[in-house]
This record gives sequence, structure tokens and C-alpha cells, in this order.
Amino acid sequence: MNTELIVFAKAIADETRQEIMSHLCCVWLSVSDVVDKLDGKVKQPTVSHHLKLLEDANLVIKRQDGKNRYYTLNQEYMTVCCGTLVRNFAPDYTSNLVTVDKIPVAN
Amino acid sequence: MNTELIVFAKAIADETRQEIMSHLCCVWLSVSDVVDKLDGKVKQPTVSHHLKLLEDANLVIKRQDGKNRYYTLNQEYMTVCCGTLVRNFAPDYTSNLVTVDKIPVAN
DNA sequence: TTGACCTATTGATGGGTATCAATATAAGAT
DNA sequence: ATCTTATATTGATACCCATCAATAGGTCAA
Repeated sequence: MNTELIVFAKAIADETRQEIMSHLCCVWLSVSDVVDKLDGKVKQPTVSHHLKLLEDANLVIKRQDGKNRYYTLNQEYMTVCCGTLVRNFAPDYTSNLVTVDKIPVAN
Repeated sequence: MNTELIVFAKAIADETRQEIMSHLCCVWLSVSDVVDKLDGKVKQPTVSHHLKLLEDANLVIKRQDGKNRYYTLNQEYMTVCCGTLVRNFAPDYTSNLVTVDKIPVAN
């Protein structure tokens, strides 16, 4: 049983977190930046909660600068997990991933 | 907000369901077959519950034969969802999907 | 040191859901 | 028709988790 895939799936299985992930795609944002982007949908402690969860799942990278903490999406690990999903649960389609052996594999 | 990806993520975000999905990969199994494969981990009503949830998420296909109902994994849709995930949350790696435009895209 | 700001943590609460026993439904078999 | 087998549904229960208010911790400026 691949617990890593469970952690991954649970991490992305929430609307608020997917929204946060969208905003963290390709850019670095501070916690309060994310709160602003969510435009009142949730409060700061909730955002911190989700960011911690995403960090524990290895789906975001954190960088501190002064009193701010900046987060960005870990695209590489997203790719790893999606590759594993397809290899595990869609083997008949795995050939669609041309660089399935170039995609970084967990471990 | 892509609710389809939320439904997908929630569907795979459970250990028992991922176990069921493994057993349904590339083969057709009846409900009681799945119960047997899980070897006492959960009871039949629980398996039926999970299969219904997976069916609602379009992750399994159902076929009836007599009093048995056979299920198998919907590998194509798995591929669709994983493709969408990579395109949404790992755009810098999307080129790793050679046939990203050949992969069936949801609508 | 004090104050202002940013983020994390804690405790409480409500909603969601995985699980089961019991039961219902449905389809052969006798 | 009755019985048996296979699966689905229902109702109850316990647990997980998203959210928030309140507060703590940490960093910079004055």
C-alpha cells in the first residue's frame, strides 16, 4: 500500500486547497497574499492550516524572508505523483507519458 | 473552480478505495470478488458503498450479469484527470506528457 | 523596550464520511 | 411459489477535518 499516494490524494481533495494551489502555481506568495487572493473565503488561520498540510504532503515549498513566509507549488512532485497514479491505475495508457522514465520517480 | 477535479481527488483519497482500484485494474470483478480480495478488511456493504462512490466519480465501469455486478477501473478517465492535474498544477512539466493533446480531455 | 505586523498554534464546533448490522431488493435455482 | 445467493440501501455511530476566534511566537522598526 502506497501511503504517499494517499497523502497526496487527501492533500488535493479539498476545494480551498486546490484554489490555493492554483494561486501558488509558478509564483511565490506570502500567507497574507494568499489570504487576499482568496478574497474573504477563509481566514488567515485556515490558510496557514492548509499550507502546513500541503507542505507536509510535499506539494509546496516554503521560503522565509523577514516576517513573511513565501510559498510556491512543488510542480515536480505534482508530476511525480500524477505519473505514479497513471502507472498504477491506468497502465494501459501509460505509454501516453512519453518521458515516463524521465519523469522523476519517488525515491 | 473545477469541481470535477475535486470529485476525482476525493474519490481516490481513501486507502480502502485505492486498494479496491488496484484490484479492479485491468480486470472485471464482482462485488463479492472484491470483498474476498480485501480479505476481511471491510464488509460487503462498505465495498458497495465505495463502488458506488467510485462509479459516481466515473472511475469505474459497471456491467451486470445475472445476479452479479462486475466492475472494472476506468483507466481512460484516470488518464484524463491526471492530465488535467499536470496541466493545472505542473504546467512547467506538462511537456513531459508527449500526447497531452492526444490524451482524451474532459469535454 | 515597545509597538506593529506577519504567521503559527490551540481549542472549540459543526459537517462530512467510513464503517457496520440489519434489512431490502433482485435474480436465478429448485 | 419458495429458497438461496448477490448486491444495494438504511440508520446509527464514531471519527476525521475544515473553519474560526483567540492567542502565542517571531521579526522588524522606532
